[in-house]
Amino acid sequence: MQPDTAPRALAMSDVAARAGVSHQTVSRVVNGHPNVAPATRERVEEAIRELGYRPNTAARALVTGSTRTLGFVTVSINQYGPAQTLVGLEQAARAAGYSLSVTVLDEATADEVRQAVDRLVGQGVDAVLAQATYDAAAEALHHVRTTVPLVTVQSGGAVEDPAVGVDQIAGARLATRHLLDLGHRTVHHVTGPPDSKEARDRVIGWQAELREAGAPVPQHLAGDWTPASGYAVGRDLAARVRGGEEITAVFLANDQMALGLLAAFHEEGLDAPRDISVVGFDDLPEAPFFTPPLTTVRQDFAELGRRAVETVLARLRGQELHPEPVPPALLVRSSTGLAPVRTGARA
Amino acid sequence: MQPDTAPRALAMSDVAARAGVSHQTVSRVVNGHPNVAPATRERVEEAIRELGYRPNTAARALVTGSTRTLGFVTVSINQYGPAQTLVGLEQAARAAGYSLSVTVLDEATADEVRQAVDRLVGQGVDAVLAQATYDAAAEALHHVRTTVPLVTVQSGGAVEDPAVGVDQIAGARLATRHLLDLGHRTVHHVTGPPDSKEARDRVIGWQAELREAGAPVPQHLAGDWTPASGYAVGRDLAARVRGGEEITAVFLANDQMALGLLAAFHEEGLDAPRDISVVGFDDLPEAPFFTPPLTTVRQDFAELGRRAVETVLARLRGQELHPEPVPPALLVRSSTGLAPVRTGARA
DNA sequence: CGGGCCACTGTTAGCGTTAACATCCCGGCG
DNA sequence: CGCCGGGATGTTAACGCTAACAGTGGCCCG
Repeated sequence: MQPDTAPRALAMSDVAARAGVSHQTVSRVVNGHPNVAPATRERVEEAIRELGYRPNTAARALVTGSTRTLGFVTVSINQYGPAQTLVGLEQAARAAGYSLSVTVLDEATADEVRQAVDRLVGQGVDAVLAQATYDAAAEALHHVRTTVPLVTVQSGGAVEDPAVGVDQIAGARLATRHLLDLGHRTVHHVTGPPDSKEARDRVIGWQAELREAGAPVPQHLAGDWTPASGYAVGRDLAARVRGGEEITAVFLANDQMALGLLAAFHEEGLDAPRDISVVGFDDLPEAPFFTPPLTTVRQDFAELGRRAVETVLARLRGQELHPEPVPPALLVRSSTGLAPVRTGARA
Repeated sequence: MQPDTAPRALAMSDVAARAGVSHQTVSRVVNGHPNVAPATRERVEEAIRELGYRPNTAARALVTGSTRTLGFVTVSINQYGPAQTLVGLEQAARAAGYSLSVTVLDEATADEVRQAVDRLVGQGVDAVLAQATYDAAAEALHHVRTTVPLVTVQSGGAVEDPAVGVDQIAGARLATRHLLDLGHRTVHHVTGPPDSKEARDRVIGWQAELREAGAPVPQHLAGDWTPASGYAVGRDLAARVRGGEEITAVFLANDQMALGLLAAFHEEGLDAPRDISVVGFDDLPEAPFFTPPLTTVRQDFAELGRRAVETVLARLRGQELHPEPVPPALLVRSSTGLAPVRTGARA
């Protein structure tokens, strides 16, 4: 019977012994330093392979001061956008040799944000990426004093802060122009929650495009990202249409609200694109299967992740990078069509 | 001018010096050991507060051998289920004082899974949780020999393995029985991809319920989770209905496919619940806003996360836990209704 | 032919923490 | 009144790694 002692994970010294070199030489091989004789390197690598050795990250982190881990704090990952941001980020981080430690906030309050960043820093991440779509969170972020770089993803805020995001304004302009090009006299807009920077940017883009086209700027309609709010606005709008108002085009700040609005209109016997043209934002995987397939604006999350990681790694090297916003793209499907011929409607 | 040396993060010894004790006493306070005089403890705690000291996790991990980090490998986080699983997991892990290191697979191949687990282990996680809905991934998982506990979340597989999941079979039975109770003679089923254990379980539950009710078991219809596949099946089915076949109830393995099917039927002038009753699975946030609002089955992801973390922590303590599957719940909305009166249809 | 440089390798000293052991002092009890 | 036990604290030694420095040859060049 073997004493069966705890099989203490192997260390560099074990590899060193096996290869007949010092542990430092093993370290050099592991870290790809030059000035190791090819024969030695080969011998060490073989020993590593045979033993199945893997360097201990804790020990390495202790001496180098870097864990090669990025922290990510996010909200409402059950929304498509934030979830995709996570995916894009993780891939980019992995490609850069970093791993991602994720924290998802229960609520987007200043306090929670602070705590989350704190926890991450305490945990030893090299930098933190934060997705703070809501003002309270974004605000909190600006007051966080960390020992590590912090970059903000997909959430505007104070200009001095390093932030990377998709160009929401451009996206909204794209959507609005598309509708205008189709001959609609103006475009109505259903917003996201007012405390969301992204939502406000979409409002800005929509207004700007309208003004430049010399089109009237109707009162925006308040939504909150949920299909329910889209539905509510939809009922309202449908009633107004029935009352004879000329409302022919709606741009909604996300696809989910578009879904709700479509449902409400449908209930009233009003359908897109015949009676109304509808554009969403996000390009949900479901969007092509709405009734009708939804014209929408797509954000490139993989690219977003790449730029975010790039920016944060630059800061780690002491450089200050201010990446351009990622351009979005318009996807035309069947929920938009030519404006109906004006009939001078009056019920 | 101060030399302005790198401000080396403070260590226990700094706190110790300030409080006039040894660093070991600080360690004892930090770790809540007994046998520290209240007065001393107070003094140390104050020093910690004043200095803003935080223990270095790398050093701690080095000596204790535990990073208090759980690894999570997942696929397709852009699907609602997996995304919610992540959320549930993170919250449960956090509540238990662990942080979550996430990896999202680009593809669910055996190789990728192995690599991901490997990466996580190499990174020093205390245990890994894996969400392997697809067989290739699940299969790979069973052959992974790790030095750390591995528990599988929301993915069946070999029985001997510790796994935690929602009871898919029960969920499918719930959906099927609901339709049967409504008077439908039988229920058709649109499946998920055949290499998904969850999808197969839903088929099993559906068949079982049908058989027990003495209802005919129609050929299942192949889908792949996407709205597109639901749409395709929907077109087929609608044609068959138009051809006079008695098809009045469909249970789909997820909500997205239900959306597609609903769209296809609608195109054919067939609407739920009048012409057809439809049940989905997942309860997407959008589901209440489908046309019509979708009856579906909800899984409790928070509970799932809790049990998964519980199980993995138990294994860390050397216990073997085999948690019960989490029970799902049926949500009745408006896409289901009483079976139409039989008319002996023949176009 | 000798000095010096360079490529290669080894030795030593931490990094900040916890564990194990040593020490001190006080009070209770024989 | 001295000894013993135990609570409170300090001291020392790892944990596994990298960085800095110290050797050791061989080769080139003067």
